[in-house]
Amino acid sequence: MRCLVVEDDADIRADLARALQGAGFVADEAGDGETAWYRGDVEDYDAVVLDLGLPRLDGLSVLRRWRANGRSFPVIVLSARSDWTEKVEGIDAGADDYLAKPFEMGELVARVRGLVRRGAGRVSGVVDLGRLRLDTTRMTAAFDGAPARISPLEFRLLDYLAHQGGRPVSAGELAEHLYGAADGADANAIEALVARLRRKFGADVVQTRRGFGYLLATPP
Amino acid sequence: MRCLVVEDDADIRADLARALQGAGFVADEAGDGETAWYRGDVEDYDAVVLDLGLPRLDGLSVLRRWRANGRSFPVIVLSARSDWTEKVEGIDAGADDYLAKPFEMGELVARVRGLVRRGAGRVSGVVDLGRLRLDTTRMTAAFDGAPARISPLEFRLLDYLAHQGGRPVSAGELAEHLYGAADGADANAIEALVARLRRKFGADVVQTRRGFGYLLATPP
DNA sequence: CGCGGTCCGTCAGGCAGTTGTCAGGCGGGA
DNA sequence: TCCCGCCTGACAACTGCCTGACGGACCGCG
Repeated sequence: MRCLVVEDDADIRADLARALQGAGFVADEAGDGETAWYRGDVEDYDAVVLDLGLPRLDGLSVLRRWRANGRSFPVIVLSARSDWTEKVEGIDAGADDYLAKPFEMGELVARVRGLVRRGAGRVSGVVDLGRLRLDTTRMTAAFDGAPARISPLEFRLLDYLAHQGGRPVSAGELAEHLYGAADGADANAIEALVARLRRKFGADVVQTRRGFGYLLATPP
Repeated sequence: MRCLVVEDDADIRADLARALQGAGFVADEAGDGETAWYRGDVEDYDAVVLDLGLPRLDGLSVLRRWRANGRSFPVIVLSARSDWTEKVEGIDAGADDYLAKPFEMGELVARVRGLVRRGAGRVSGVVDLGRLRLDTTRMTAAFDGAPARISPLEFRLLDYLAHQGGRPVSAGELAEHLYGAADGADANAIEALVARLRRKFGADVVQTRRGFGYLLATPP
């Protein structure tokens, strides 16, 4: 899962990013409205945390421009004031959730997770993949009912695929969502990762559509 | 376990904090309603002791705001008067327990412990961890039935993990709950603590999920 | 006051799980 | 048959975690 943190205060921004990374997200950061708008328009995020008080271009305008351009990622709006008029404006502008500062990090993470989950049409944080089962809230996995050893990166790959509802996802897109925006990491790293998953959990966990990408075996 | 003590009288507040610390809690303090509200909104507490007569923002309002923002930690309300109308208001506002001043420190501590316990879905104050058994009321431990020597910090670490229901907890989060609010204390301190526990009670008491955190061996 | 004891944070060294890279192999489609 | 995309085993680097040792802080005791 890749998300964008938009917040002008560098300390708070770093806190937010760290908290989300701790929850298994890849977090990009933006400190002003224009970079935020650009990143959100160019990159492909699974969620955005958006502060309203921003230099150069305020948060609500950023949000409106994204929505006008058809960007549909879930956005959670932060505001310094617990002012309900701002909440209404935020929702009007296309926000999916609203959180007044100050807030607790755990709460924010929980809400972001909830948004991502709902965006994928899921209700619970548990993903069923046949013999394998992921608990995205508790960050645990079970294979045939027994707790399974799974590495953080493997977990995130499966989690991301599970959000794509059977759509084949290219190695490039996977890399983009598993690593940061920065590097065009070798597609082979993804291939190796998939190979390791198949070795652990059977060849069927991840299927290949030659020329299109990877997808999850749909649970029967 | 981390708790917040909200009380305007500095002496009483210090007494409360000391008593709770003696019972193994980490106690943060707040002297007026606004700081209280802020702390409770930003930090992650396992319990709150809340006096009603506060400067700047009265206790009931603080409590209502927390609840309106979805903060669900257990709150025990203190009041100067043994007035039953206040009790009703308190419970209405989302309090979990109510204590009229003057009260016994021991009684308060016992109730707070009870609330934390119930919050974790436990009934008794005894936690069973296989060969190791914790008595959270008396802060004692038994290993294979025999009384065991366990340090306060070790005890609190196990107690906290036991509250997390098998979820892996990162060293950072552990530090946050074992020490006070501010610091991102060295993760190595937690590692050392875990190492000491394993030396005393066997390598299995605490398990490691590389990249995720620590968790307790689930009792069979 | 000095002494031993316990508790616990810090440090440095080391091990092992994780992950990127490489080279070679396999197979489907043109 | 050739090409290209994908698979796989091996390997090396990295990083997270473990551990033993050390010393400071604190406490009870003689």
